[in-house]
Amino acid sequence: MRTTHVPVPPPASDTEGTMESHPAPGGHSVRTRSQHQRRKRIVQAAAALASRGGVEAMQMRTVAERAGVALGTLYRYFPSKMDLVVAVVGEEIDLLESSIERRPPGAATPSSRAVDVLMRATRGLMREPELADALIRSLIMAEVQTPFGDRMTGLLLRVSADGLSLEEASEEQTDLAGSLASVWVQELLEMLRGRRTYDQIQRRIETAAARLLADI
Amino acid sequence: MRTTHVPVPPPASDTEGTMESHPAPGGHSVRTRSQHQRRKRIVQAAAALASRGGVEAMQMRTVAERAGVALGTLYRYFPSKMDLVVAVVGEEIDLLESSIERRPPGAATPSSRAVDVLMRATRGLMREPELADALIRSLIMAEVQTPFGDRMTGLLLRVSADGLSLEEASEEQTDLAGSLASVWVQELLEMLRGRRTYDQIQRRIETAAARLLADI
DNA sequence: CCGCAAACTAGAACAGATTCTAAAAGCTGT
DNA sequence: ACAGCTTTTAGAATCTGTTCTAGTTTGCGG
Repeated sequence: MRTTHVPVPPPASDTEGTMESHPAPGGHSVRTRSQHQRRKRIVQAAAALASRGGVEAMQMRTVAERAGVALGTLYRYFPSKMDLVVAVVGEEIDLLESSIERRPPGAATPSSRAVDVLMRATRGLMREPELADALIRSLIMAEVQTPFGDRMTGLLLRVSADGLSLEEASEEQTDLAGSLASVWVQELLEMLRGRRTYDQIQRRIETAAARLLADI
Repeated sequence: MRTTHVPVPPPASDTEGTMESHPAPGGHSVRTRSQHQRRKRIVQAAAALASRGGVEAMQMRTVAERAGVALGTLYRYFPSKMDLVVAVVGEEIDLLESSIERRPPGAATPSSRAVDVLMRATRGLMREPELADALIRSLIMAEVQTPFGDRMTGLLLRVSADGLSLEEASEEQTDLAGSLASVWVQELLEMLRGRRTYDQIQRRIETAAARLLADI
């Protein structure tokens, strides 16, 4: 076994449990500033590499080198490559969320607001196809629980069901938003495989959203 | 680069293009009988190993050994581990299809017939969690186009829209069936991650199917 | 300033997928 | 039976994720 919940006491790894990403004022062993910086350097190096040649280019040795840390240290911060990818994705989602906040979808119906958000995310990802490919795939594969789906679902609920959060929503509402997120993820995958165009995705998402979020 | 459309002329690999799996009377360079048998032995060995310890246990060296072929030969038939997994999955879907044929879903509404099929598939996969895990994940990751989603979509159309095939269905019908298949795949993944129970999946699939296939 | 535990580093070691090579085996047409 | 071709084979070699080791550096309580 490998990627298993090891009880290591090292630098507080965010992106776990029920999420949280930023410098997050957790409550536990908040390490030194230099550690935060090291972590940041690592994630940046990883993202930079991934945005070039995808996951393949994001080799652990290379990341460590570019980030100026030893391989062992890299593994101390991120027990597996997947964990690193998850962290990179976290940043991307942060970006999307703040973008939504800055310019919230203004459409009239819940479903069109949801479509708006999803297509905005799609365009964002399309801008760096290599990175997108790397991230999406890796996340789907992740053994560990990734906040990806949940964050996306929460985002959808928020924009479609008038500011509802994941906790306040009814089970059915969560199910429906989650389903739409699923459809989106799969469409994204198909696009990365070269089997969908942007327009096709939009059509499918619109169709699905119209039905799933009809009376949400 | 690696898993790239290499122009190798070796044994006709099925599970490509628009699908086909069985001994299939394609039309191209059908190699000798011994090659079919070799191929079959490989896939069997792979499936056997995967149903034990998942993809991890399905190591290329081991597969080659058990199938009684050289490693090089294995790679000649299946250019990458993923391709091998795709082949194994093909067999599983065949099983599901013939099961459906033997005992077609009898429910009254299109959506409940679809739910019936999906949950039957779910149970089938749950029986061999290791294999299921290996297969689903690998398929999603596959660089190559896998017939998985399409076959599932076709199956759904067939049982829900009164025997419609992928070709005859309207674009919207295909979109809707495809979306339901997407939701199912994601739920399956969540289950494999230990985040869904059978009942939860059933509820979500029912909810999604009811809306997506309402008037199909 | 001292000493200790945790964090870090350089680099070797290991594991499994994939590739490469040289030689043996299998077929095909003559 | 033979030459010329492709397929197989055994095994070494390569590549990248991950682990391990030994030694160095850093942060901190005294």
